[in-house]
Amino acid sequence: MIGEHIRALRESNDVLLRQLAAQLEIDQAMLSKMERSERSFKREHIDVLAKIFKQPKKDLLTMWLADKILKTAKSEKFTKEALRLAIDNV
Amino acid sequence: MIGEHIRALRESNDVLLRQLAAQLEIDQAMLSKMERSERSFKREHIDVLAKIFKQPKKDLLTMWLADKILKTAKSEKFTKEALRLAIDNV
DNA sequence: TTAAATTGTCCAAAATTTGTCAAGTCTTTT
DNA sequence: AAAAGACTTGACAAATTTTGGACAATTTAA
Repeated sequence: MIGEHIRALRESNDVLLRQLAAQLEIDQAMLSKMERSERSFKREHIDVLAKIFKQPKKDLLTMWLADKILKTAKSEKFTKEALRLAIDNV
Repeated sequence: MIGEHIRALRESNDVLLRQLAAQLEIDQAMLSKMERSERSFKREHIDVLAKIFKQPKKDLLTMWLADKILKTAKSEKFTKEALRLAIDNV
């Protein structure tokens, strides 16, 4: 989710994987995986990305967190119910 | 959340920490912490607890998962937004 | 006082996450 | 056809985090 979004931003700005990876100070193989949701972005990456692509930090952060949440929740049954219950208890 | 619930069940059934801990095969100090949400129940504990207290497994499991979710989400900003977004992407 | 529960701390084991690399595909150039 | 550029893949080691459990010392309440 955040991955696809970053990829879209990167491509529409004609930035190469290798270039963005350099800005994030990570290996390009890693970024490739991150964009395809095989690995996760770090919290700090989000700030950098928001700056680079001039996106509202809130949006990226929300997506990033939603991914994180789904990762922990999705392996279990009753995910939706649990998410709803979680919202009620924030 | 699941902790308080288990505690309520335990007390209303007049079961001692030490007794329930024995049934779960864990240290009583650990169960004490679990009921106060200082530690987490294991997934397997939920099945045992549902049996012991004759509760629908689904309810306990949902609470347990909601706790797990909140644990990963609650440290960040925009938790609610992220939870909503997560629901939309299940 | 005794029983019940809580607290604090430490440790080991397990699980997750990270990084790196070499090799692989695919597409475009020359 | 060969080369070059962009990206992907898988495997593996290293690092970090999370977790669980033990136990002693306290606190709380009957």
